[in-house]
Amino acid sequence: MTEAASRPTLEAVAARAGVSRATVSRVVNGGEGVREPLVERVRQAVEELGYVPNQAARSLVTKRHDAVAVVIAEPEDRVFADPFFARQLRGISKELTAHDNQLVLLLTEGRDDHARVARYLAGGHVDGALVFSLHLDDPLPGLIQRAGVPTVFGGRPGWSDETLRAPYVDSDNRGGAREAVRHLAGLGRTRIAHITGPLDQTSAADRLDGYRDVVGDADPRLVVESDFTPVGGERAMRALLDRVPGLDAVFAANDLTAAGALRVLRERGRRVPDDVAVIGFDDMLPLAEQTDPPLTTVRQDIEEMGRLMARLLLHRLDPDTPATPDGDGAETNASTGVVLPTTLVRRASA
Amino acid sequence: MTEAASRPTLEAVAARAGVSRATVSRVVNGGEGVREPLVERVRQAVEELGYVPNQAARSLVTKRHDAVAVVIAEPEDRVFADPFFARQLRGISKELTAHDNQLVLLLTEGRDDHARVARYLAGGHVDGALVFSLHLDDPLPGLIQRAGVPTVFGGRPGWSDETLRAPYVDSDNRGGAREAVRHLAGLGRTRIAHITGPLDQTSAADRLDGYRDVVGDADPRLVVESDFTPVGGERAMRALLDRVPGLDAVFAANDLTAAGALRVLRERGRRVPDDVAVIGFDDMLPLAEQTDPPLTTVRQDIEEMGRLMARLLLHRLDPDTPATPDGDGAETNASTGVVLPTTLVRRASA
DNA sequence: TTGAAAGCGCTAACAA
DNA sequence: TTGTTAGCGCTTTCAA
Repeated sequence: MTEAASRPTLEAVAARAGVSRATVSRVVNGGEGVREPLVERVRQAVEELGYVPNQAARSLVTKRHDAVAVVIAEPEDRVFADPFFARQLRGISKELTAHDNQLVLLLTEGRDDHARVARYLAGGHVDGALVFSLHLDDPLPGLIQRAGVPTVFGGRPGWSDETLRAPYVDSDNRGGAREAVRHLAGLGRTRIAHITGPLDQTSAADRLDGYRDVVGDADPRLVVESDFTPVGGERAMRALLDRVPGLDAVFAANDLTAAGALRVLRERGRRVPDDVAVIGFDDMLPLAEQTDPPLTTVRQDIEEMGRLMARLLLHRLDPDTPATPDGDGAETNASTGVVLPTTLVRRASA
Repeated sequence: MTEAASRPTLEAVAARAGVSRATVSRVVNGGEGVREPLVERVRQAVEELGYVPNQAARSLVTKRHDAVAVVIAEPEDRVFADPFFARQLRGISKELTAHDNQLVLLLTEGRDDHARVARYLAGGHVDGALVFSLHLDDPLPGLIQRAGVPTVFGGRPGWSDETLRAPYVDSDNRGGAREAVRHLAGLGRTRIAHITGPLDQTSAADRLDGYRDVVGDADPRLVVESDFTPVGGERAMRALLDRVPGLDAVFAANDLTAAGALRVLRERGRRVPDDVAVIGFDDMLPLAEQTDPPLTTVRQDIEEMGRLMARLLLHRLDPDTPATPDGDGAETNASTGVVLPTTLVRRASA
């Protein structure tokens, strides 16, 4: 129904080359310990027959799949409004491809899918998993750990449970936030507000911590919790302006939020950056370049995060694979987490 | 190295339930023709042992993988600047999941990867493929067809070669463009310009055709080829304004381009929509809502496209699966193409 | 260095 | 309705 003419087997290649199946197998898998003339003959036969190994048969005996699952939990609209995952996927894909691994994508829509994913992973279909989970209370990571599949997480996991210590890759959310707020302070701003993301996400919580690292225990009215959306940003900005009319800077937890804030500031007649300086986070393009004025923001190297996650996982699966690239500035501790540096991108808003 | 304690096999379950492997197999695969008490006993054993079938062993004999490859050719930055693929993937994933199929993601970076993808598909690792290819001259689709894997394309394939007739899913680019331009004409605009996309992509070519369907052979200076980017849109808009200062409407081939055009219009002191009405294509959010003024545009149901692609493919793989949903307005001809309707979303720019 | 042979865990005739 | 058995295509001891 699905496969037309059956493909040639090892047997066929062996017959054609006049050798045993074992010899063909050796050649196909690297040719160690086979004399040159034979290698050549086998290669030729493989070529002529267009032989491609049957992965199922191979997996059956090796118990290896050369496949890795990428689990993206709850891809709400918010998630897809931003090319974040696409970029990570690209990084992951590049690294996996370079090491001949396949990428099995598992998207979950709410809790119903969790059992399905857990079962799949427990089923030993893949050698490992790369997991993105956004919320603190997400049960999926726990399920996955229990499934016993080697896993690397994307983003610092939020659980407090020490037994669930797991390797992860994240950007330096706290450091990036710190740099942004310091920049604002360096501009002479003294009443710096912060619009947070949903604080049940570690990225949002870490950015808030970075903000606090710099401003200390500033006026609590300068911090408003929001939700990473433009509309949320507008609402938060209005609240801030009502509470602290004299504020002179805003650090928004992401660019979408910053865009909303910018609109409200314009609507209220504040000039940016003259009256109020604004900094976002993500360097989400094209948005960040196209706000009015163009947004100063904290850039994270999303693709590299993906690449690194894959690299870490492959290293766990096969220690011959190098765990990290040669000195790219990442703070590395492969058994727990790897934190990638961020950079402040200066445009016109601050 | 990757799997710790070996998982229970059919054999083990059979022993525990006191039946033969065949019986367990039957129960696991639906339980047809097995008497109730036995079914129950087997279920129990499966439960107690935590048995999960070994997919490799199963594939080896069934020649089925219950897996579908999704091939995304050349994901340039442009592609990831927009949540298009993420949305399609979600639609595909939902449909595949509903039919217990896995999604193997194959991203290609340039030509080097084509051979790799072709080999993978030819290798019979998956039952079918869903392929996105953007450019007319892309050799990948040809390679894939030759690999003999059942395939459904995303977007109307651009090749003229009739032998490569293949099923595809696309939005009604031409019809959507027609509706947009008609809307502009209905507003009383008489000098309607069009900023095209890269014309080696069928979506761009089709939108241009739709424009021509309405304006006929209007002043050729009103059409400028661009590249789907904001910067390209700016450049195109400047050229248009220089050539035809009196134009009173612009239909941009996508929202990114429209955003660029909007900026140039503002910079040149034209009021939108009073002096010049502008319509985009895609309804890319949040961009389309956040331009100034918010963009009137043509929306396509991206997620549904993905879902439909998967449905079509699954139907080819197993005719029991319904090919199309019950009357959702799609123009259906499953052996060639399915074209999904678009809708005009009115905001403030036209 | 090469080959023979024993499975990997499962499904699908076929027989009982 | 249930069990027996013969492979699916490959890797991997073990002997030669």
